[in-house]
Amino acid sequence: MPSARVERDTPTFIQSARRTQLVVAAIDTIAELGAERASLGKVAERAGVSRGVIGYHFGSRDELLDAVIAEVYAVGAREVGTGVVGAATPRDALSAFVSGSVAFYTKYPQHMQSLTAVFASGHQPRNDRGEHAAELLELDSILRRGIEAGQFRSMDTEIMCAIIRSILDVAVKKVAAGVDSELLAEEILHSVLAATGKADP
Amino acid sequence: MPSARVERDTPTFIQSARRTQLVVAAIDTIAELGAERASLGKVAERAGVSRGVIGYHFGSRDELLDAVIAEVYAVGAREVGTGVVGAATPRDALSAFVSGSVAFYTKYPQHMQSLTAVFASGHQPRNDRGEHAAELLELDSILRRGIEAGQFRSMDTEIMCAIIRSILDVAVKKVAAGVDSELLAEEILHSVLAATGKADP
Amino acid sequence: MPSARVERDTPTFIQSARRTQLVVAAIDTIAELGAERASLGKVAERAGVSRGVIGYHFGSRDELLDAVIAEVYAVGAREVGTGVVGAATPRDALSAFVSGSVAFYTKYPQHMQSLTAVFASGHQPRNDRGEHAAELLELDSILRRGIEAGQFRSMDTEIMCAIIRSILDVAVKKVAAGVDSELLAEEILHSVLAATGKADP
Amino acid sequence: MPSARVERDTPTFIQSARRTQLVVAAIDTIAELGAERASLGKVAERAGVSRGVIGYHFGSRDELLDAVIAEVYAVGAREVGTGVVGAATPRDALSAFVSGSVAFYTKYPQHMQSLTAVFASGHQPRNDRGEHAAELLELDSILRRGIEAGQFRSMDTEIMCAIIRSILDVAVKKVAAGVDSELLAEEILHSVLAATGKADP
DNA sequence: CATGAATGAGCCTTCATTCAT
DNA sequence: GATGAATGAAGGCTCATTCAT
Repeated sequence: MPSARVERDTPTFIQSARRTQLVVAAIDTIAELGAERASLGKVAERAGVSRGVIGYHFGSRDELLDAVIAEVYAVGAREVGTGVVGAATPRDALSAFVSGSVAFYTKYPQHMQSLTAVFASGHQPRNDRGEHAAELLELDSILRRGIEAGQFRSMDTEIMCAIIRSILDVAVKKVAAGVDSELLAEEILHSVLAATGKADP
Repeated sequence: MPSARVERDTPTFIQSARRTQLVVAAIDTIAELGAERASLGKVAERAGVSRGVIGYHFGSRDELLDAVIAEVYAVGAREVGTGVVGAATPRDALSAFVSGSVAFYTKYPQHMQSLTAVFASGHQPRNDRGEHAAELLELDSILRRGIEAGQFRSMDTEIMCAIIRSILDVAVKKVAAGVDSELLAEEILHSVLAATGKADP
Repeated sequence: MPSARVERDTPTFIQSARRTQLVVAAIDTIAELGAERASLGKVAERAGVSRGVIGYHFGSRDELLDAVIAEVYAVGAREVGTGVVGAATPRDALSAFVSGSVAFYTKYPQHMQSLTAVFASGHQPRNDRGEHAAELLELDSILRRGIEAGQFRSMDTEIMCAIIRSILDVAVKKVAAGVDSELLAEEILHSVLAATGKADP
Repeated sequence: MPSARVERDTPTFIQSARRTQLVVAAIDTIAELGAERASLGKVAERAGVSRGVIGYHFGSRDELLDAVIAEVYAVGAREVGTGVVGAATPRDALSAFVSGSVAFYTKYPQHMQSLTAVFASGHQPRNDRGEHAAELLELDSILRRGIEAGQFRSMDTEIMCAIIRSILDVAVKKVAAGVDSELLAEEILHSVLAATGKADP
């Protein structure tokens, strides 16, 4: 037995709690210092635990980063998803997606910042249970339905997905920089709707 | 500083050549591995020289990164600038800026990728001779003139600058991913013009 | 600091043991090679541990040197102090100081050699809890009291402190060179007493 | 031919000039920064020449240090020697030696400082043409003659030589620290004469 | 004679990882 | 479950030395 990474079917409550605590500490540290500068030592220090704990609960640094990604996607999906699901039309869904995203960044300023930093650092998630793809597909699906419904112009949805995501990245940075959230949401929503809309000048 | 970076008034030809060679190697390495993973050793290896050479021509890693930044800005300004300067109206200038940028990314796929990576890594340029600010101001100036001229809608130009930059970042990534350049330019130009244009329902 | 130096209130026994072991190894290495040539690698090698250990127990090289200084002062104060405190007159105190110092160098040949080397290397102690100053003041105080009591001649005590310290440095070197300790103590004590005494030829 | 260290019987004038210039630059640099921190690059910079020159005129760093030692001994012998030679009695000779030494340190503040630093750094002179020994022997000879003549007390001359040298080291440091030269000479001379003189209670 | 260029070794530091308790 | 201890690799930097020109 090479010692003991935890990998049970039913994680103990304390395990779960520790993991969450560590993931949150990791998110905060990464948001503050960037992914590469967020050493395990600093994360442990912020969590107020010893360095070994991370090795115990997560087998390696990469797994911790995977957990960070999963956590951000989970919270993001919860925060953004509800509005999207309840939308009547694709356009409303897109609006909900954008507004919800900005609201998410405002409510959890470190989460998306941290996620961006992790991906920017070149980390390749291993446990990828398709969250990223899933979310992208959702946005893609909204666009496709909107085009079909005649609410959006004809476009390359893959590129447009990337554009929308990129525009939302602006919100991540600006929220962190303290820019007013409402103004931000307004400008970004306008831009996204304009970019996808059929309007012709 | 003894073995310190060269700082003559008229740099020798060989100096300039080596520096350029090293900067190019750095750009390629950073574009491929990211700024943090691009160690001086890897850069030197790619350039086919020993590790010490970098320390000789550039005093430190930071100065190498500064040189990378300067190089990218220099090439970028050359590639993008001409079209912008010759534009008749703010709208044309914006079009030229966007199209020129995408063309620049296509012609030098690693340059902007590398620049983005350097900034994402948290590097703070020291020799900042204001290139970055200058370029941002240029975009900001285009927007302001366009608004004044009634070609663009009223907007927060600071946020819109960030949005446009962010949209262009999509081009950087997609070009690297091999997406067709023309299609890319088209979608991005459309998005930018729509985002800045006067709404027309 | 993640893997940083330990800084608990109650250092574990093993910590204290390792630290002591490393400090001793450092003292020996410095005494043998000089402060600058005593790299952390060589110290670790002499201690029979890996290089990283020093980084673990001491945050940096400077802190290791500080610990060396503290150790030498601690041992020195213990060895020399008792005799000085029990002295009846300033002259006796000075004698005790000199004799005790030589005895100290004889008993711990590397300690003072190492300390001298550290200071000669230009190291500036950070944790300086005033030991150095304290010790100098003590010598200065002995001289002042002796002058006042009429046992010593009138003199510039600051310069004389330096002279006495410098004469004692001879003992450090000669002890290391294997000169007979008694003879050494005798000559040095004579010199110091003569230099401070009122006797006129 | 492995290229070219100069080693002629009759050195060119320009060679000699360059060598002196470099040695002086080395002395100043070492006095200011210490022997280990005085890299060849810094010495060359202070001399206003390129780095390669040192390698050309001196084969290696060690030879440069040897030249520094030789230069200091040469100047020192010139400055101190005359007074000593002309002294009538051993006591006068010792006085002249001490006073001359302090004067030497005052006139050339960096020379002896540099020499001390070189030896403290652990440098072992290779070209030792016996200057050091010669000078020590001279002091030793003065002491022996003085004892024989009944001017000095009976003593271990080897140890006393070291003590006197060590006392003079105080002058080197204090002169560099800006202490008044006259006061210094007075205290030091008194100490040396007292240490060597016949006790007179 | 002199220079700039290049090299490679060595140093200090940081860090992810492993392990015994 | 959790901790402190230890390791070894890698990175950036300095520097003495060598060499072609």
